[in-house]
Amino acid sequence: MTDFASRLISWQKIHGRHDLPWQNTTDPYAIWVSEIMLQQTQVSAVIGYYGKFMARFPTISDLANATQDEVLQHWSGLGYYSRARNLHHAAQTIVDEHAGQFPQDFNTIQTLSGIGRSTAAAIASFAFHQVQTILDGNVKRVLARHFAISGWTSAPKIEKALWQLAESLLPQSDMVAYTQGLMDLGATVCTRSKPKCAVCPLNESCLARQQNLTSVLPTPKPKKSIPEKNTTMLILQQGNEVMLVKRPPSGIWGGLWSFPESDDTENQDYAATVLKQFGINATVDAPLAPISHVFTHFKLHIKPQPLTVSQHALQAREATAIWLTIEDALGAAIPTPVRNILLKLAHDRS
DNA sequence: GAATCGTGGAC
DNA sequence: TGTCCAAGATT
Repeated sequence: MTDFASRLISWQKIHGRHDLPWQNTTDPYAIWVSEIMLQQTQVSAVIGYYGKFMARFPTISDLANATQDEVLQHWSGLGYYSRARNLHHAAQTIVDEHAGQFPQDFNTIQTLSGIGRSTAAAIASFAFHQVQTILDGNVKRVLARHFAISGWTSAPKIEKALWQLAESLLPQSDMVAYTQGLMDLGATVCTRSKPKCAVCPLNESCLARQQNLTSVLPTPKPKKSIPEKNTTMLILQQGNEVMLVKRPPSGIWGGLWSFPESDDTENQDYAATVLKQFGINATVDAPLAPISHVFTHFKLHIKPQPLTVSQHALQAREATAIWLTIEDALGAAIPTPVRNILLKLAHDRS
């Protein structure tokens, strides 16, 4: 076994994390769900979602038989909603093509939607004790520092080298502690800023530490300015109910329920827009305070525009539109800015 | 290869 | 405040 692996394994068993909700199980489904939720997402953000998701969808079959809408309800606020859609779809694939049993073959695991090489390796090592390496943000940072590799770690050329390096370090046993050790070291010791090198089990052989490069490695991602977009969200209200429309199945907030939107132009007659688009007569109320919502690749300026429906319109013309009480809307599959607007409406009413 | 896809923690 | 980026995958 490499010195790298043996030191990491010994360290993990004593100083690593052992009590996260998705640990201490070999159920591939429980591990799979956690790995998907944790993609590009910190542990602290996942904790509040994982237990509820597993309570509602305790088995692959339960997930496969659920509606996409209910799966998205349990993902609402967590972001990257294609993860939930892919998870749901993959559960149906497992039922249809793998007799409901999570596949053990490493290549077969990767054919499931939403599971790439790193996630497949995490599942294979945790659930089946297979010798496969993960390569997530934690591991990239640890390797870039320990072996003093410069260049953005997600650049294809660098990433390919990191995969080979990660493979060369694998032990032939103790894969659970090793894989968890890679994650734990990156998350708790070899952190992005102010790494705790004094307590690192790999500090003696770390090239970045020897060369005083820990603050400049890994090389940051090339900066790029993001565009800004504007939209007006039309908040149709009738009594205690609001109207939501289902967003297209792909793209931002795909498959989620949101307010209908209007181009954000000057002096827009929103009542006319609503009448034309939905066949509903409404009067324009005072606008709410604008919201700025920052995504990874653009910034969205939202103007929430309430309207009061002036005649019975519970039956919206659009098939994808529904009317819900604010309370029920808060329980629906909605994106975060919509949730925040609904919370403000509820607060203003009380 | 570059874009797309969310949200919140940390500083 | 803005900036970086996290148990990445897909197109």
